[in-house]
Amino acid sequence: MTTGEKAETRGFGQSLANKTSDFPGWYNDVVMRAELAEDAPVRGCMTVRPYGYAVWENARDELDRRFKETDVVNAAFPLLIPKSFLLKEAEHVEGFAPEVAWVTIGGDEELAEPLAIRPTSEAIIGPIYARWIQSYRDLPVLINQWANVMRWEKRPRLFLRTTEFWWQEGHTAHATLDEGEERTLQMLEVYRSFLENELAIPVIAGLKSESQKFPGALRTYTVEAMMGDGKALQAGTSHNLGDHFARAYDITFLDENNTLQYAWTTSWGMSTRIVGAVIMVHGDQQGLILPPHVAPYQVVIVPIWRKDEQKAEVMAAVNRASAALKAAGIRIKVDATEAKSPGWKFNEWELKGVPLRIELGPRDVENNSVVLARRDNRAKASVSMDELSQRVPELLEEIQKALFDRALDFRQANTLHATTYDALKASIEQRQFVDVFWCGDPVCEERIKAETKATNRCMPLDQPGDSGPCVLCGAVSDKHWIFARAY
RNA sequence: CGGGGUGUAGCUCAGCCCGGUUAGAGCGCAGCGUUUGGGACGCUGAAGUCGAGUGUUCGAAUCACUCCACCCCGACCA
Repeated sequence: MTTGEKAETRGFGQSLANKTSDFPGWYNDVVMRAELAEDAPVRGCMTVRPYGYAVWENARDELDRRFKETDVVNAAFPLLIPKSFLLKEAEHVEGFAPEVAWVTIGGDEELAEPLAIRPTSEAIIGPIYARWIQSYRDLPVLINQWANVMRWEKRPRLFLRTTEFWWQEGHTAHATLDEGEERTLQMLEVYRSFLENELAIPVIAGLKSESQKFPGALRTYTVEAMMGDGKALQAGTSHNLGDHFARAYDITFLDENNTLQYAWTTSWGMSTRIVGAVIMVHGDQQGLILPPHVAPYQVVIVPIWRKDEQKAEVMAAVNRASAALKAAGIRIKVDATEAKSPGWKFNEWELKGVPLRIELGPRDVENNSVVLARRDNRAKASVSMDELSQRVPELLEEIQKALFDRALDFRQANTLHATTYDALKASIEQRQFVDVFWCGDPVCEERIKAETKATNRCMPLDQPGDSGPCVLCGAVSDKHWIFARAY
């Protein structure tokens, strides 16, 4: 795409943006209505209610499976980190100090040393690894933790930036820098594959600039996604920590030559933020659209009848359909309550994003069939009861793929290569991703941010290999970078 | 921490500018009846210390002052 025009924004991002010019407003509204979030302030601890958490749980199981395929094991580390531990890595403490919550009283006595509620666990895992690792034979250490962490952000946003959030954080230690780099990229690829295949969210894998990297890291890699309004969201990060944390926490080992060396560490994390990403990438004016792979319910069955004598035969058919689909491994919900009309249920389950709905009434019983209604394109089709357990899994995969393709088309239609600063500014105003040559000078980066509110998202790993003048200062660069407004 | 805004029924809000009987609507909730293939309808009913305090006044949801809470926008950030 080479013009400054913005392709049509999909879904409720656009319609409500027109009303309020305020993306988070509609986002909150939809989330609330879908009962994904607590009515209480996001500051509170219960930031994820059962339905939203169920999406996270399905995602978590799949991610955990992928971690284990790369020989990572799970462990659990302390919630509270002594202040002195946190102070050991200068950049790290500087980066996190403003957002740490502190425990200063235990029982009814003031603590001699304040304890930080972990904002991330490098500072507690470092000292522990220092004790565990003595020899090159102890390496690599490949550990992941599923945990909640707390960051006292100045401005919380539902799912995207809650004070308390759930995530996984992997922490590895290696004998060489190269091995650490390899692991860092390996986990980035796990994230990319997971996001694209399970959440149907296309991402750009890339390297963060110096100003955007994790505090204390040597290098930070990221997977960046485009939301339904064109803004960017960092969906996961993988950090090569070099030997910075090993030096800060004395993580040393004796190598084959009996020489004392610092270990090389990495860390990588993905959080409940991805639930927000799913909502904002796929949602439309009817509410959520959940990718079948992580939807808490993949199929909802709505029985329909008028007279009592119809009820028995309809419910018998519903039970047969339900049993067949359960046997096929489908996550299914039968909404047989009589308090609400079928029309009400249609709307309700669409709001909650169930990918596929089965309508089953007297007409269908007569034809030995059911009506399948897709959430993504709202198409309805009648399918024979006999083909149901074969057709539904196929259809779910079709929906999964359609969601990914739609999101990818949208991102590509809203990504512009800009060769002039004016073109960059215009495109940012249109809420697009802008691909530019950037010289690498933080001064240029900072000026772009100050003047356009766009941040440097990443240098995509996939580079065309050409070169050109820096979009701002004109110095020749052979690196493409993505700039965009971001959450 | 700066800038804006809002607090009235379970929810969303009207009423306030210009003070005046028992403070309203829609949704939701309860009961009865008719309904049910895209958020059904009728009738009846329950439900509010008008965010808190102080003041002005014969009289305050309405005016003044103080406080509290929440929301939005910025800076910071997964």
